[in-house]
Amino acid sequence: MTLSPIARIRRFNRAVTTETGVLDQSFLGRGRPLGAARVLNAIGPTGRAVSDIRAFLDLDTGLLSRLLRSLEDEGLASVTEDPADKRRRIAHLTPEGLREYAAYESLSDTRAQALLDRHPHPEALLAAMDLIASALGRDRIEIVESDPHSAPAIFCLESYYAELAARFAMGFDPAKAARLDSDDMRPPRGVFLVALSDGLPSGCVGLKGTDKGYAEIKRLWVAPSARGLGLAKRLMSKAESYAREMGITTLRLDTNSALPEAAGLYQRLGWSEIERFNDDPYPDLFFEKRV
Amino acid sequence: MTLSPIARIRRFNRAVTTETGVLDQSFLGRGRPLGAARVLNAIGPTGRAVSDIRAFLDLDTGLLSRLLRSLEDEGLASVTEDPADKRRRIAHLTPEGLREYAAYESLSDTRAQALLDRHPHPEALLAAMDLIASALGRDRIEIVESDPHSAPAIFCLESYYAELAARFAMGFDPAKAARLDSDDMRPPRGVFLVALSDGLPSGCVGLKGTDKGYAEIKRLWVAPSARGLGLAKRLMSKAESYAREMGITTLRLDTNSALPEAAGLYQRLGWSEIERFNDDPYPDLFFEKRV
DNA sequence: AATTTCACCTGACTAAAGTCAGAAGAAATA
DNA sequence: TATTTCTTCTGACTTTAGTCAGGTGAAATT
Repeated sequence: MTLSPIARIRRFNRAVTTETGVLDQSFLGRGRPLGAARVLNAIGPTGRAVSDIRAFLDLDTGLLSRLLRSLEDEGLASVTEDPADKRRRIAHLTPEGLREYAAYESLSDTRAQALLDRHPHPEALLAAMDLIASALGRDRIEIVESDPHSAPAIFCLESYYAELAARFAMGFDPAKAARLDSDDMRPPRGVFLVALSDGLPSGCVGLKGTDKGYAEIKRLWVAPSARGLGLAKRLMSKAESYAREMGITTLRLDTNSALPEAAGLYQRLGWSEIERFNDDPYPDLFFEKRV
Repeated sequence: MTLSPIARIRRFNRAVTTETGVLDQSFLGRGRPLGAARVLNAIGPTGRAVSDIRAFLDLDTGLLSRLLRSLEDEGLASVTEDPADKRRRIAHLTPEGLREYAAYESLSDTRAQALLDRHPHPEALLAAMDLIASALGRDRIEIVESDPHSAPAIFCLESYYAELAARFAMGFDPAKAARLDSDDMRPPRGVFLVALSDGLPSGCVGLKGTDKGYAEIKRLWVAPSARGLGLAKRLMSKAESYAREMGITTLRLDTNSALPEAAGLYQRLGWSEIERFNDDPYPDLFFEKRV
């Protein structure tokens, strides 16, 4: 008996479907149809545009409208018009709505916590979930412009530094690396891009403006759970198009031979190796590309 | 930004829910409500008892009855009475029903295959799925009596041998291990138990009858994806209760110090170390327990 | 043999989900 | 300015899902 990959995926689907079924049942326990509960959860604590909810839950406009009315009747939500565009409307939760929202959150969080608590290797379980979520969500990974000091950017950069520290024989100390002025990676001089996979920061790249006639690509990183999905290539090509828009014609970057997959990627993407162009202690490989 | 375990699980849930939503949509594309499609899939190519389907899908008797009628009206299924008990009825698929069944299978298999094909490490993805399915399904793991030559038993035994070969410094050759007569692990002399987690063989143990006044526990194994869920303990306790029913009062087993978690388990379960009682080349630790 | 239990069915519902055709107000475009 | 396009709403549906109270044979129990 060899168990086919397809059979294993089927088993996974069955287990997960059962689990969500149980959760839905517990949601019903709060005395509200699932549709209304889903809308309440989609509104969220910060409020959300009606059109946004519709796209997210893939609901008919009539159906959503009625579900919002039912939440309003319950005193859980209120819908107000968007001052910027009076056609659009924004749904918010009332204080009672926030309480109900928290109650739903706690139902699912309790289940999640119980799953973690009784598992012998919670970290392995979470890593497996990240891997699957990234594989399933690869088409939904979006690359967004992000301030280098924003929370998702910092999350990526810290993961990146930690990985360099683990992979470089001499370790890696961000303080010793070439100083990086955040302003160089903010418009109009440059840009910092973060890849978000269902909200999880899963990769980043910086385009750093200089005064030397070229711009640099810095801090290219892809989360382990998202590797192999072509994300590095997408990040690079997006950074390049930003450069083109800014009128930059030459790009440079440096890397280290301890990261062979990076050098391989640059070559595949049309970069050429050049002589050392800075005195940063960590890199030992240097590339250039005209865009 | 540290991403909390709960947030990671939420992201996983979102990804998986989206995926199943897409699959359900594609199922609807075959022009049949989901309920009917689910029943059709539950019947399966071999047919299935109506009560069984009801328990499996958790459906009301009236609802299932009507869904079966609708499948009959479409010419996809037929329900006949169970000759052994004329109250019970068994649903079968007609040739057209089998075709529809295959069409649904292929819809989900195609998605599954596409996921595998475009992933850089399919085996890692599958291992992650196994891990999660086992964690979610731990309460549903059932231990069944199984012939030592049945497919699930052979799957377990081969996995077990492969693992011993990897963990023993001198390797492991099943041919050199003590001869094991399958009849000794079949009733009435003994029993072979397999743990099934949603259909995946995830562990096994053999109770081997001898003519020396004791029975032996052999081939205790738990799949990596199911470790830490207390399965070994459940297998052992079930084997012991079989022994008790058979009137056996003394159990023995042998193991190897290269498997420290096994020896630890035996001690926790009340086994006492004894002198070597056989001349099998592989074991170097011997235990006994009175039941 | 009488009764109780079981498996399944039908009829008669209710509730939830989803569809579709307007309509009204606002913004974008010609 | 006229028109077209958006966004959302309401009313009038249909379909699907789910519930519940009998009822009919058949098997199990007393």
